[in-house]
Amino acid sequence: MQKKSTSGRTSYHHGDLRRVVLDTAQAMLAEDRNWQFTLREVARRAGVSHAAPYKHFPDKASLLAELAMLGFDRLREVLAAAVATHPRSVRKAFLLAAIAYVRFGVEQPALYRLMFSAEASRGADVHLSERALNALGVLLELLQRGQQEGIFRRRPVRGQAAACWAQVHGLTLLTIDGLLLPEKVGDAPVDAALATLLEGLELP
Amino acid sequence: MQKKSTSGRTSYHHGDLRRVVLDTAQAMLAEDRNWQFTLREVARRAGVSHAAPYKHFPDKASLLAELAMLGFDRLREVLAAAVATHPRSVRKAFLLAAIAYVRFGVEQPALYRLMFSAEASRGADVHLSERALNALGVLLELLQRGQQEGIFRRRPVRGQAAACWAQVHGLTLLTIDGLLLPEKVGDAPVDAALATLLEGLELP
DNA sequence: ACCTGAACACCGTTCAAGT
DNA sequence: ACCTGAACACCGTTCAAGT
Repeated sequence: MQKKSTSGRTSYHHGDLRRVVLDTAQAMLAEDRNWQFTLREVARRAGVSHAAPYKHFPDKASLLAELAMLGFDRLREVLAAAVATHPRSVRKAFLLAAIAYVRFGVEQPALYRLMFSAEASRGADVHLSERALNALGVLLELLQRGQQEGIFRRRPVRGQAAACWAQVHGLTLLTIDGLLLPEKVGDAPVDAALATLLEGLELP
Repeated sequence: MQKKSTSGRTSYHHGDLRRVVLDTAQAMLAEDRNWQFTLREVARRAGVSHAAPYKHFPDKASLLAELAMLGFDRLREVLAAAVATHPRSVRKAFLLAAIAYVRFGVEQPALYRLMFSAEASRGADVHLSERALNALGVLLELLQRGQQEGIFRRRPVRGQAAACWAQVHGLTLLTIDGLLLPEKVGDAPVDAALATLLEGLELP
């Protein structure tokens, strides 16, 4: 996709190392379901010395924070796309967004874990939780629409949003950790849990 | 509470190092909200060489797994105690158990995170998720009772249990990470989220 | 039987020195 | 202006050697 380190003829100032580091890290996060983030390993794969990244990121935590922000941006896109497929029905849009959320995390566990890691928050300026909230804005709008259309209970939206976020966040992590076994029968726990969530939101 | 390392006259075989290591680790987890678990630091504080713990635990992951199991046992006790305070009302018992769950995690974030850490699961024999499920048995019984008493919807209990676990798990972690801001007004998001959960369980 | 000390391979981080 | 190499303090893990 971009300059290969092995063919790094052009200049030993290696184009735009900052971007290369980010791309490399993202690739490694995507490839290995549970890889322990290592600055040196990223540098190695990017084909630079282990000290080079420090010219572009003050420390490891800052890099993690940046990756987390990019992750939240992608999550927002995923949610928005899911909602866009059902512009008519708030109910369907909501359910699809919730499923898309869980799938996002389950498909990229290493990234999802990183997004909520203590180290990433430590490295972040205030903007990290802002991005997280931004990603969840999609769900918030859906809740508001649902209330206006009279299909969701009229409750403070912030509380409902907390319930939704906690539910999908919890489902994502429990699934990643393999703690939500389908057990005997084949009723996916995620679907069942989301159904319960919806029943808590919808008017009887 | 037990033998101090500094006064370790008695025998340089230091009593029961296995227990001392576990106690020391638990104390450190309880004291520092977000401390990065370090075998060497535990050994240091326990007053033994950094190699000594290896005589009692095959590796770091095993120690983490053991601590996680103890954590789940304590969680089960906390939940059971909460339920016991309201033997009459399933609804109240359920709500109090949920609150107790979140409080458990919020009061000991380092321990709670550890209980669900990838490293702890890696170090565990199969029994770890079993203990986790065991802790949740308390909630499961409540759901069954609620269904029998006709106050909860009749749905597959496993699905409802998944919804409950995901909700409290998510709330706990989001609270720990400081992502559930009370914002302006003083309506605690946790209470609101739990109310929504209950409405999803209860019959209209 | 139980613990220590040195050793190894790995990290994150820094800094003089290279181009 | 951007990168490298050696260096430092830290880890997890192992193993011969001590009591």
